[in-house]
Amino acid sequence: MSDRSESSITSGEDGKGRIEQIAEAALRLFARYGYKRTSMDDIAREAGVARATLYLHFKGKDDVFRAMLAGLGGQVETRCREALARPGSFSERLAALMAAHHGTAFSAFSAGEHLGELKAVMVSIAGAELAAFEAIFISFARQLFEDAAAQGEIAIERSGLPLDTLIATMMRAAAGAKYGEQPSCEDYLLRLREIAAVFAAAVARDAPLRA
Amino acid sequence: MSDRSESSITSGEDGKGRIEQIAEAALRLFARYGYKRTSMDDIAREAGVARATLYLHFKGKDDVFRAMLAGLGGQVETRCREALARPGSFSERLAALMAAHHGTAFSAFSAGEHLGELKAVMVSIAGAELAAFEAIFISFARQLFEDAAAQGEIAIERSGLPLDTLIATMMRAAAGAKYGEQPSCEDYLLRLREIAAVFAAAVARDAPLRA
DNA sequence: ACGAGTTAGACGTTTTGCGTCTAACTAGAA
DNA sequence: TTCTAGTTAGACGCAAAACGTCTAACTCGT
Repeated sequence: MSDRSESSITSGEDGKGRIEQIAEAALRLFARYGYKRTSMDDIAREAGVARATLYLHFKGKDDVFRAMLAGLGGQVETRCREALARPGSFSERLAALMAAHHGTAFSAFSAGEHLGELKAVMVSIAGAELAAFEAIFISFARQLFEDAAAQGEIAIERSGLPLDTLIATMMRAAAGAKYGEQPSCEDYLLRLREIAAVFAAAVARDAPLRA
Repeated sequence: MSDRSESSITSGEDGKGRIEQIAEAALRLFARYGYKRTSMDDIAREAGVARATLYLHFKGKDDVFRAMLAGLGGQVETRCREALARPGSFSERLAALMAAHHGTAFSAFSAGEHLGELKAVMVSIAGAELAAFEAIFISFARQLFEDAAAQGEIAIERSGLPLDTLIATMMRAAAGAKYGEQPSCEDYLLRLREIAAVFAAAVARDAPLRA
């Protein structure tokens, strides 16, 4: 039960701290085998570390899982920032943001092989991290919509929904794209692009085609 | 402990007997997760069958594993036969035979992900099936060499080794191609082709390039 | 109604995994 | 050297999972 927040993620002894080293090993195993099939022994071996060391830094398996999720959250945030930094139309930027957010987790989890189980585990033992995960997307998406609206590129009110609802709807659509015929990673990214196109069209300034 | 050899592989109730159905489910799981991580529960669920049913047809997990191997052996035999039925030079036919034999198992086992563990399990609980596996290759390879020699296409004695030793050496070479930097399935098949080329050159009738 | 095959579920046993703990080892710092 | 922080192998007790067995009930085709 040593102090985890000491010598934490920010400290780099020889470039990578124990905690990240273990979290990354755990990510590889959870992605490949799922949560239940991965034992603490497996994680220790994958990380090249003694089993006892895991318990020096983490309270248990669920804690390792949370740390892994937090690490993944950091990655997602970075990718979202990069996606928005690049130029492009609103539609393109929205698609890039969705790919950065939803696609990162999807591809990290081995193209969704164990997504069902992992999602269930997240809900039960890592609700906070899961919420943070979604909060990242919401804040970036809101910023994107508001900037585009401020520059007159889009008109959010055209969608008939308040921004928060619009974003929440978009997230549900992205979540739905994972289910029903497990898609490959490329398929999933394509579906995300289609969703982005629809939502961009819904707020486009110029009138849409109408028969 | 019902009679397994009754209603065995050759019987096809509605096209596929329980035993094959279960063995195929087991193959999928062993390939994806390895032997240890796959439980009888998993196999039953994957096969869409009650757990008790497994024990109506098999003595235990090891028995399921053996049946799965036997099924795979049948597939390999078929593919070897097809490979030799096609026309081509000795070198090409040898390469095709090696791909059919070694490649089938390799690709079935998820590109060699769990090959180490599965091989260890084979040795410990399925020695007979493993031997049969290798015997298949030996008999086909011997036939290929002897036919080509009879038709004057190759001269086995040029290799300086008796045929049995030559084939055994070739099998060891193929086994070695799996290790050291886990290859992808295509890489592995390429390595096999290279090995076939070398062994074909070693028994080629015309004199090899010599500086 | 019969029987062969299957099923859910319970059972006792064995194995595995979890989380804790200890004594020993390794390095870098004082 | 000594001290300390971090690590390590291995043992421990407990809980959970998996194994293999068994039974009573169900579903068929005959």
